[in-house]
Amino acid sequence: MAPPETEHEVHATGDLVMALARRVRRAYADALAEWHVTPSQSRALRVLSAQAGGTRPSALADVLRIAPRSATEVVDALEERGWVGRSADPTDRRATLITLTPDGLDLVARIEDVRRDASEQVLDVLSAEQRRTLHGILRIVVGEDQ
Amino acid sequence: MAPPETEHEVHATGDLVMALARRVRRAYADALAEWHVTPSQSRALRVLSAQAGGTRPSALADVLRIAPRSATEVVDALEERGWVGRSADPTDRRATLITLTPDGLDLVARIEDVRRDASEQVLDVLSAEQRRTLHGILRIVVGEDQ
DNA sequence: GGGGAAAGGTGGGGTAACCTCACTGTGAGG
DNA sequence: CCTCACAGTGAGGTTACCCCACCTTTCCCC
Repeated sequence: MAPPETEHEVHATGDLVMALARRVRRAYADALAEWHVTPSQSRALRVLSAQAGGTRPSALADVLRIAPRSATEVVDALEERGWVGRSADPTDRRATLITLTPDGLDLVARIEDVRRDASEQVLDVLSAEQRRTLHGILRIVVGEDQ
Repeated sequence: MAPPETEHEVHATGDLVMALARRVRRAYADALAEWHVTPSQSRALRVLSAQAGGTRPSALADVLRIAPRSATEVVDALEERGWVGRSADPTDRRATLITLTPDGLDLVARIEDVRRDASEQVLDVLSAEQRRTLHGILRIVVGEDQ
């Protein structure tokens, strides 16, 4: 069913995905650098804003797929900038809850704009239909987790 | 022409690209770890194998989009493993030419296999036609450079 | 209800892969 | 021949991770 060149095609597709991701990442990073937000910080902020009402460092680590110890560092940095705060979890005194400050919420909104612009800039060589197709196929590939 | 939700779609597409790339990268890295080759080293080896007959560190840096100083380090690591060698450029005594050793060539071949397998593993939820479509669209987006 | 075992967070210390800056040796144009 | 640019690299810094050890709190089981 698959033509003989399929293997070569698959290989190159992986490369293309990487190349595109590199480009998107570069566009994000350039835009975020204006606010002195590192990519790692912006990822954490997005996760925190997606979860209503306090996130534990371990949960953050889980979503970001980093070690809990690394989550501590990211939160430290965000706290130092005044974008998040730590408070005790009332239901478990071992745990800490991270919440976005008003400044943090503000920043998240601006970051979302930047991200949207960056994506658009990279993808705007495509027609609306091609974008929809790409989106659909990517959803299938990425689909299974969360 | 574009529906109102287009902006949201574009945004999410950027995320999907990143998610997919992360997955492909993870699959590569896991596979390469077996041979104790880091992703950065494998990228360099690929570039070196693509250029016939000796590559300058500065040219390598250019293709990898890293600083020349960083190329030195990558080459150091590859040389230490016996995968590449340095020789003087006969046409310019300032310059150095990096060439793959037989061991290096061997490794590159095995890495290519690993990469192909990793891509396939990630993309094999798609039908042959979907893969072709994805490949085509990605080529359009990535298209212009090199 | 007391005594581990396990879980939550973090200090200490380490690494990979980048970076900039400064330096040396070489080439090339006026 | 003199300056200026370029090739490569030593020194030292940064970012974003890691693991191990540690302390506190909670859970579970007998």
